[in-house]
Formats: sequence, C-alpha cells, structure tokens
Amino acid sequence: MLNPSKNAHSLDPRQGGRELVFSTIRARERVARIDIAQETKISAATVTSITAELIAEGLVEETPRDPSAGELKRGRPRVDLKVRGASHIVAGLKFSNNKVTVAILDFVGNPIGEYERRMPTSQFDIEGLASFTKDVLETATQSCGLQISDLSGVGVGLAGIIDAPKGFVHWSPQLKNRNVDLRSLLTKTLDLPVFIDNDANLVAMAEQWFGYGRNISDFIVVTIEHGVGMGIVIDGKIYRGTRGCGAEFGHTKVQLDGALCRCGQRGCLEAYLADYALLREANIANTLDEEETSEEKLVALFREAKAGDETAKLIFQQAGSMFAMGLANIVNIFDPALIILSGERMQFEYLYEDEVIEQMRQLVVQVDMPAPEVRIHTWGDLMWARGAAAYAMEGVTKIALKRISGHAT
Amino acid sequence: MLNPSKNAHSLDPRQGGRELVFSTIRARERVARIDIAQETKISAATVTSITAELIAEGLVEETPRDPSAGELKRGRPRVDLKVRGASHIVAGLKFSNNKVTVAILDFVGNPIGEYERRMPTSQFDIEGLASFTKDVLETATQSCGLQISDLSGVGVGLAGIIDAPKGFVHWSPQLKNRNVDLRSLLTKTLDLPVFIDNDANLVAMAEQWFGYGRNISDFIVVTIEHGVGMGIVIDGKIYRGTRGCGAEFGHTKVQLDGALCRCGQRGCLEAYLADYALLREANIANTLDEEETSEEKLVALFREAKAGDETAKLIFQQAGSMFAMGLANIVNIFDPALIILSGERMQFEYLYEDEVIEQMRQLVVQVDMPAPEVRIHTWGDLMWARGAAAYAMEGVTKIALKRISGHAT
DNA sequence: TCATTTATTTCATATGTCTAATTAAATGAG
DNA sequence: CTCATTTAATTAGACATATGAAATAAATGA
Repeated sequence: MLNPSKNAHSLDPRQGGRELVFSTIRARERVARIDIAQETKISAATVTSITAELIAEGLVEETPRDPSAGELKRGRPRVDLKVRGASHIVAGLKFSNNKVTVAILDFVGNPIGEYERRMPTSQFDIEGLASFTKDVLETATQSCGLQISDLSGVGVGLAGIIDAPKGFVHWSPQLKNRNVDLRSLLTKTLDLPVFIDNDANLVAMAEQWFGYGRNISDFIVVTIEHGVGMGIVIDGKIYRGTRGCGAEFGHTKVQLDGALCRCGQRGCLEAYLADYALLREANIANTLDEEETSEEKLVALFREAKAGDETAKLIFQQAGSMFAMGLANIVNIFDPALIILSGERMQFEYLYEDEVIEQMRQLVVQVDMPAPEVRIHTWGDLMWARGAAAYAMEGVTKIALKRISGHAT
Repeated sequence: MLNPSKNAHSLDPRQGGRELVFSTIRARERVARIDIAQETKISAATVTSITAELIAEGLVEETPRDPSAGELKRGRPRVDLKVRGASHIVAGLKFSNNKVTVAILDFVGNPIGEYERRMPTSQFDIEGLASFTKDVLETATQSCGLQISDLSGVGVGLAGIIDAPKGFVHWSPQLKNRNVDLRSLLTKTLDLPVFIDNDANLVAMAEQWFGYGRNISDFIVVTIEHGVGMGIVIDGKIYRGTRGCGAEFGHTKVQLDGALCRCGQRGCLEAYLADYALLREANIANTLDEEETSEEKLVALFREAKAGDETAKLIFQQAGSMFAMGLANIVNIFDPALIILSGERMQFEYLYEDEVIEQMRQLVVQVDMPAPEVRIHTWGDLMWARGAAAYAMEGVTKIALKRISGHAT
C-alpha cells in the first residue's frame, strides 16, 4: 500500500496546528471541520477556532457541501471548507536552455495565466538575469490583467547547484557568475518574496502538488531532458543533501571505465541516456543525415528504431538497460513507494517501455512486498514552472500563517 | 563544514521542549542551563522549569562544574546538568551468525555489562528465540548483579527485513517463521518494552550515539561482513524506506550482467566484495589450500596479497574498484556529510586503502565543495549490541518523558 | 411539533512558553 | 570586610494554544 501522509506539501507541523489544518484543507481540496479534526487528531474545538482565524484572514472560505452520495442524511450537515484562491497569487519561472516559462497560480493552485519567451542569451550575468526576470514577469502578469505587485511571491527554477533554503546559487549553466546570492537580488528587484531551487527539485514539487505525488510521503522523480535529473521526496519534504548537490542521478556510475560523459568522467548514466549520448552512438553507426539539428536527428533515430532498424533499436535497448540498472539501484537504496518518470522527451518510448520497467524489477532486491509503482508523466516546461510557483506558494503560505500568530484573536 | 544538529539521537522535538532539552543534555554530556537555553533557543525560564521536572523525575542531576579554563570567573557560576545514569538501565542484543552478544548500558550510555553466548542453532522458531533470549538476558543481567526486571527496555538486532516501528519481522535468516510480530512476543516473554531493528540500522545508531556520527545529522554507515549492509541517517533519523527494505547497498548493481550473487541476481556489489566473492575468485585462481576454513582462506589470501602476490592483489584491487564505484554512487545520490565504513573485517585493508577512497572521490560529481569525509571504524558485535541498546534507550527515553507530561507539576 | 442525530461552537481550564523582574552566587575594588 | 558588579538561575505575570464538557445549531423522521 502506498503511504499517504497527512502533511503533504512539506508544511512543517511543528509550528502548531495552524499549518496542519491549513495543509489538510489544501490537500483535501474541500473538507468539513469534523473531518479535519479526525484526520489531524486535533480536537474539534481547536479546529473551529483555527478555521475561524483562517476565514477571518481570508485564506479559507466555506462552501456548500457537495451532495456526496452514500452519506448519512441525519443530523446537522457538514460544511465544507476550501482554500480561497483569490487570497494570494504567485508566479513560477522556469529557465531552460532557450526559453523561460512563467506560470501564474492562485492560492488553490489553479492556473490563472502562463507565458513563454525566448531567452536573449544562453548565459546571463546576474544583473541581466534580474532585469530580464522583471521584464518577463511584467509582461506575464499583464497578460492576465495583473501587475507584479499583485503577486505575493515568486518561485524560480534554475539548473545547477543551488542552496535553496538560502536562495544562493553556487553554480548554474545559465549564469556567468558563480556563488551569487540570487534571492537577495531578485527580492530587491521585484520587491517580493522570492524562492529559488534546482529545477529537478521543482519537478518533484510539481508532482507533489499537481501530479502523481499527491499525498505520497516518499517518492522519487526522474527526469530525462538534455541531462538526467532526480528529485527526492522523503517524509513529504524535498531531500537536498548536505552540500545541496545530492540527487545527481545522471552521474551515478553504471559501468566502470564506461562511456565518456560531458562531465569528464566515465560510466555516468547520463553518458548512456542523454540526447548527446544517443546521437554519439548513432553517429558512430552512421545512421544519421549530417544536415539535421540534433533534435531532428534524435527524432529520426527514434523513427528508424520503431521501423525496425536493428542498429537504431540496439542503441535504445542499450540505453534502456542502463536506465533500468540505474533505477533499480535507486529502489535498492531508497525503497520509495513510487517512482515517477517525467519529462518532455518521454516520447522516446524505448526508455519507458514496459520492457525497461520489467528489467528494472528484475534487478531489485526481491522481497515479499510488491516492487514500487512506476508512473510516467509527459510534462513540459510549463509544469516545471508550476512547480516553481508551488514552491513560492509554500513560502507564501508560511508567511501568511505566521502573520496570524502575530495579531492573534 | 560538518552539519551538527541540535536534536541528534532522533528524539522528535515537535513533542515540545522537554525532548529538546533532554537530548541536548545527553548530547553535550554535561551542560549548564544557560547553555541549553542558548543552544535550543528556548528561554532560560523554560529551561529552568523543564530541568526542574527532569531532576524531580530523577532523569537528570546537577553536577559540580568542570573548572574549565578560559572562562570568565565573574558572576554566578554555572551549574552543569547531566543525565543520571542510574535512572534507567537498558540491554541490547545482537544476534549474529553463530553467537549472540549482549550489551547493558546505563541511561547515560555507559557500558555496565556485556555477555556473549554461542547460538544453539542457526535458525530458531519464534518461541525458541523468545525463550533463548530470556535465558541469555537472565545470565547477562546476573553477571553484573542485576535481574531482567531491573531493565527499562531491551533492544534487539536481527539481520533481515524488519519493520522497526512495528517491531514486525518480515523475514530473517535467523528465524524459521516469516511475518512474525516479534515485539509483542518478546514484550510478553520479558515483561519489558522491546525494540527491534535491522542490524545495519543498529550500527548506524551505534555510530550516532557512541561513534563518529555524534552530532552529525546526515551520514551513512556501510558495513562489510558476510554481506554488505548500509544504514542511512537523514536529519538525525534512521531512514528506513517505505517497505522497510531500503538501504540494500550490497545489492545495488555495479555491472550489468556481472558476477553472480548469492541473492540469485547478477552484478550486485556484494558479489564482488563479500567473503564468498573473494574466495570464489581465489578458487578459480587456485591460490588456496583446500583444507582451510573459509575464514582461514581469506586471511591467507590477504597475506599473499600483502606479500606481493599479483593474482591475490588483483582480486582485492578489483573488489576495491567496485567498492569505490558503489560508494561514489551513494555520494552522488545522497550527498552525506560523512561516510563511515564499519565492521570487523576492516582488517582487509585493501578495501579501505586510501587508494580506494581516492578512486571514490574521482567518481563523485565535482563541485566547489569538498567531498564528504570518509572514516573507518573497526567494530565488532559488541558495538552492534550497544547500538541495539541505544535504540532501546531512545524508546525508553520517549516513554519516560511522556510520563512527565501526564502528572504535570 | 419534537425527539434524535450529527456538526459546530462556547467556555472554563490546563499546558507550555515567553518577558520582565527578582534572587543567588560568585569576583574584585575600596 | 563591605559592597558594587557581573552572570546564572528562578519566579511572577501574561499570553497563546489546545482540550473536554456542555451548549447550540441544523438537519431528519416519527
């Protein structure tokens, strides 16, 4: 059985019942007070007083109850509560190779706008990034009748090594500078709370909020794009390691002295799975037309494989085997309830074929219990941006709830 | 820098300041109230009232302050507090292949007795295990002038797949039965609180309490005995996975279609590192005398390698390379602050040679920050038993502190 | 209309924590 | 020896949070 956790969305319950109650309402979408009490083990009396505060603050509202079937019709009817979407609006930005994607969400998590723009350069200096961000955000908000100042927070996703709690970028392929306190800069530029994280973690957060990870306390997200990334959720929280550079799934070694990786080492998983790795193999095999872009080449290669070309097929099969091995190692170490394979290139089905999953299961330590579930998600940059927005939402929620403690009832 | 955590020993601080204060006293061994206040950010007033309770309960006592040098001599002198060792006594049992080891500790964690007995059988049925445990524990306690009823709790370490929170054994090589609620049985037999865990986790706990893991919040312990095990500490807590079968480091794959493992799969790390794997190689190479026990053979093989025999040397080198690769993968995924290599067979230095550690570092994702520290510990079954006792101590501590909340001041 | 049922609220109370003020125990200057 | 000074620990009063028990609210069905 999966392992549902009360406090999904990583709100820290130790700060008291308010977080717990609020996150329960958010997780359940609509829920009556008495159900909150039951689920959180907080007394009904306390639930009443906490929800009263939340309603007074405008964070939560009552809503007529869904006439759900199969329910006892006697006694005073329950009144459902839900998060009031209008109370806060957040934006999330995902910077990828050649474009930036913006998602604007209300406080429930419903999308209220999106926007995309090509990147003017592949590498910014920080001032450039800040002013570009502001400009993009201005356009994005205007496109749905808002201003930047209507937002309560902004989440930003970058590739690279990032100390998320501090909002500090050790290194990012998209930045000229190293070791930058990007959060401080953006907070000043935008005059808003800003939250920054590694983009792989943001996919994990998107899954946690909007995808298959809802109400699952331990799961892992693997993404294959230009590189191979991983996000780890343990006990409802993103696990980040001690130096902020954990979860480098793409650079786990699957072969001693194996294929050369762009990181300079040998035998990395990425060196067998990433686009450049597949193309390298194909080039050696001379199956490709020299005129195409790498994107096109990859599509062509895939088509050949599907059409039955043995060489092309072998290339994907080899990649699939390595992938199965890498995944199995994750399972053997983490024993997660769920593995989510997510990314745009998910169309290269060979990697996600049942066959690969089956290979993976073969390589997992055999116990009485069933192997973890594997689910596949074809998500593009927009979902990553929503993950960034969700990250901002967590931060904004914390701030909003903390404010209540201040001016208590 | 390492990452010291306030709440080592995995006491859950969300249950309030009492746990935090107590675990601080335990972690610091002896500490004045004002230092507790500073470290925990709890006000001095609260520290006073909490410590007063703890003293009244007999869990803590005042002790004249160490005349530590370099300290201001003005003002009212601090009074140190320490855990009162006599308040509770716990025992830990580690069942290994052919013997059981018992450690008896006071509430501070100081050893007050130990005992060892050969196992009458390599596989018990549960009733047999229960009565054997009781018998062993009786002798062990008597040997230091105690009785079983003087204990406040017992920790038990077994190999196998164990749901520690529930005290449920899914499978253990030492038990004939599968899926046994061992805790209930032992609790009834011994009339004491009993805590059961996988033995690899217990080494991790021993390191956390008595070894290199003190005050480190994220670290990993790798043990090489007959098999290869791993214990993971994240955020001060043992990570157990969702099915209780995580951390199967020995069965992570380091080679696709590689060497055959006793688990039936191919390419497991264990199939390159464990005694049987080394001996298998040696047998093929015919370097060994057929008359010896496997223990003796291994020692002989090691001696040959040290003496310069190329074949023997190669065997250890290959094992070392695989080990380095496995370790590097752990680092790439977890990014722990510290890796502890622990076990009795640590004498096979080839595996723990600087060279292997250096190989590992080469395989780790390169970032600005230094690679995690690696430390080596040569520990025998006694330390594992102490880990089991420490686990019991955590449980007993929780019970004792909860009791205070009941009959409040 | 009213007894019954179930959900929610009110109220008195308990707990845990904090700040500010007070007391305790030392040192060192006169 | 006395007393101002310094630092540690305690006490008192205030406040926030949570709870159980009792009261109230809103429905159903006899």
